[in-house]
Amino acid sequence: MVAVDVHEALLKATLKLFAEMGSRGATTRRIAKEAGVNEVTLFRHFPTKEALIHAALHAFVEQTQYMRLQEVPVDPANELTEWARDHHKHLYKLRSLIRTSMGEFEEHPEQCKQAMCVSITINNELTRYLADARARGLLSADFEPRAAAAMLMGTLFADAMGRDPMPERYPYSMKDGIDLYLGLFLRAIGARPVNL
Amino acid sequence: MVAVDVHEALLKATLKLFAEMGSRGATTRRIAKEAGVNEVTLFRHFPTKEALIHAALHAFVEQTQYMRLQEVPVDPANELTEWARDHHKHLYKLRSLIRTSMGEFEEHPEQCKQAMCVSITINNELTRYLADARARGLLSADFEPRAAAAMLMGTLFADAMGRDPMPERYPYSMKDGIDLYLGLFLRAIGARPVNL
DNA sequence: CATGTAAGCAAGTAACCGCTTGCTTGCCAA
DNA sequence: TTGGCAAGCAAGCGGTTACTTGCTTACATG
Repeated sequence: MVAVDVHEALLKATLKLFAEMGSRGATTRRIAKEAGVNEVTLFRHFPTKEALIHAALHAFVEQTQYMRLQEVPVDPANELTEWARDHHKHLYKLRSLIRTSMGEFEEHPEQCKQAMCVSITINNELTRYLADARARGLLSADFEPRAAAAMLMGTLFADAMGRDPMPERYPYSMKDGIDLYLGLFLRAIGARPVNL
Repeated sequence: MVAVDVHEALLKATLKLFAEMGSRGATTRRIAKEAGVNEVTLFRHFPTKEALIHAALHAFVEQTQYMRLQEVPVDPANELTEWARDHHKHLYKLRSLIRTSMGEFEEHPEQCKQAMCVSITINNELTRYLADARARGLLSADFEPRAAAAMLMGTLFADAMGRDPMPERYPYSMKDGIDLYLGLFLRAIGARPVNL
């Protein structure tokens, strides 16, 4: 095992344990054990636990890739449906990391914002897409793109975060749920419904 | 100070510190100090720290009261707008407690569910209201009440949770935001817009 | 063979954790 | 005045925390 491998193993273990039990629960002993590395080695690679967590979140944000929306909107109903499915899958996969990061906002606001910056980028892109689509006459309703983006992303976000703590609130499958949300959303923004 | 006061002071302090730094950060020493009570007294009232947190969440859920929707829907546009404003205010006030509880779902799922049960009740009531309003012909669109409820509540939830970690995503005021969301939502469910 | 470098290991630091013990203080009712 | 009860206080329990020190092992390059 070469240095870079140990480094990456530490970052990966940190991200996993952080998502599972937050920065207080992700102790240096647990991280080292999870990474299969001596605890002393951890402190040779990172000066403090705080720096390690920061680096782990930074590396994660860097390598994250998400589905892009078309530069030029053509068929909003289909394009948004496909995008929503992908975005929801992304959120659901990262649900524990997102929940933990948000849960630590009071104590570590900058760390929380670091993890959330991806969603700001995505939000901006969706807002731009919706504004474009409306400007091109593909959407007939009068609406604020930023609010519509917040609405769609908020719906998907709440579903992905709440699905396992509150299964009663989400009795339908993810796929069905997203279809139902999009039916409502497309009507709200005045899009022609999906043509099969 | 009589016994019952100490008891309540402990519950209140526990809830506050739990919301601020989670169950790991809310140490018995800190809770006792916040309540203005000796740490030993804490253990005379509650057998374990876990029991104390449980009791604090339980007492909180018990005393929580929220705005009810009309038994019989009459004017969905106005009734839902007023309800949404109140619900958002409620969520925003409790945002740190909600974020922390959700952040600890992986470690303490039952404790998280305990805190979330209020929102299940509210969700059921909104679903019932939407189904009723549609059955009475007040809403013209064809939609699934449960999905529509999830959409409105999810939008308000994401706004209340994300407003301070991600101010870039919510440039408008709460009031304006809710009005914009409701404009979209009412169109989605086929309600007559608000008459001033 | 010599040297530097990255890792392991055992041990120890001071501080904090949940929780307990023993004893004292103050108040309220009989 | 006496008894009981709720609280305070000082101290301590074993365990864990982030982080450090000193020393050893293994390997890769000259």
